[in-house]
Amino acid sequence: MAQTKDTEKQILEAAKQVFIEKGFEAARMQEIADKAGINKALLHYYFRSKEKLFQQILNSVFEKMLLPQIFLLLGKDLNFFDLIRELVKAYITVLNQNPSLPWFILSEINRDPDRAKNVIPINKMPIENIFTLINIEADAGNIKPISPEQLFVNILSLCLFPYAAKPLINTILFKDNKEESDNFFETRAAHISDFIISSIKK
Amino acid sequence: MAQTKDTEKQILEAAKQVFIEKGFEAARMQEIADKAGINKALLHYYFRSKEKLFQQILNSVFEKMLLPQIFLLLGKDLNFFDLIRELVKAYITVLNQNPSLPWFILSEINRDPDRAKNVIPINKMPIENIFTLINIEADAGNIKPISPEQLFVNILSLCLFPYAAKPLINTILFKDNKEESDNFFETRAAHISDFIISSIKK
DNA sequence: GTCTATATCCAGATAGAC
DNA sequence: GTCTATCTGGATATAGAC
Repeated sequence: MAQTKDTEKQILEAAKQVFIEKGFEAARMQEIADKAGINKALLHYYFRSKEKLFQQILNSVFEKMLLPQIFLLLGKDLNFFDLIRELVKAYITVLNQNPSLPWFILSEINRDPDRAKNVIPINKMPIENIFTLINIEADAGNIKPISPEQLFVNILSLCLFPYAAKPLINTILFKDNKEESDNFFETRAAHISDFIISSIKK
Repeated sequence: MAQTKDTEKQILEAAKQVFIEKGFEAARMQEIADKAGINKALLHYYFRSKEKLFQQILNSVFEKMLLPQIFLLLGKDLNFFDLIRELVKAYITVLNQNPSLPWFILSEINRDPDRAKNVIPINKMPIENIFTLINIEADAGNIKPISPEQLFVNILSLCLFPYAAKPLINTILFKDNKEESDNFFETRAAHISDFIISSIKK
């Protein structure tokens, strides 16, 4: 019964969950099939191989994660500090909904850097715009002089790392107390913004 | 020819390299055997299973990474800002020598949190001491009031994340230009210290 | 302790009926 | 398009000779 589109969707959704949670190596086609409510053979019918299926997931995740509302925000003509606030808030919101994304991305980049590189939509990323913006602010004397690359990496680090290390943080810092952990991650966005701005403000 | 100790050492060294580079799932006993200059059977003779061998590696890595010279530094009676500088410098030095460590740790923590937790020497970590120290500084008015947990995670994030994301950073930021990348990572320690201190200083 | 050869297991992939 | 049954390859693990 030709419900192609529907089955395909279910497979992609299931695959996304499993791949993100387990990573490529540990992910099992059987588990994906189970989660999609079909059998293994059908996975291969639709996507030929585990590798091909994975590529699709990787692709969509990169597009979604690395190009969040950045463009939207850049177009809004906010002042620099508000831009940082909004950017961080947007990121953390997505991450609170998908806490295992950072680990997945890091994981796959390290597993096969070349493949990942081909998938990254570098050309679509407004990196240069952001760097220019930072330099303008510094030249105008609105912020302390700072390397745009370092600042950029700092922001990414502060946003992404805690999620990639979530199990570790929960254990070491909060002795697996859920309430304390939730509170930490809920207040994280505001904290990061303050931390960054406080550092670069003149 | 009973060279037990020597063979064991070579296996552990080889296993460490392979596990850290590939992670548990992707690591191959064959590769470990090759690197140790022996054959697969001998691996099992010494460690019974891949799992058991891995545990040993995980254990030693955690001990080494999570308890760097922290104690040494805490005992030195430095002022707070210098303590941060020294701590960051110590960390980054280790990381520049073992750039794939952060990814390995994160990776295994996410793969099997419970197992990793058992391996983490939580009780040995001077977390409480550090938190107390931060609170004292804040109360004394030497730094701005700040959540010790957030500050602690910030420092870890700024130090560890760039290494876990190294291939990504090299591609996106430096278009795989080695010189620029090296320069970035060499100046990282100093930058991080400045960034943190600048943020918490009154 | 160390090796070669082999057993066992398991996951990805295919064949072929419906 | 979907299924069951099967093949195949590769990786861990063991047996047994030296």
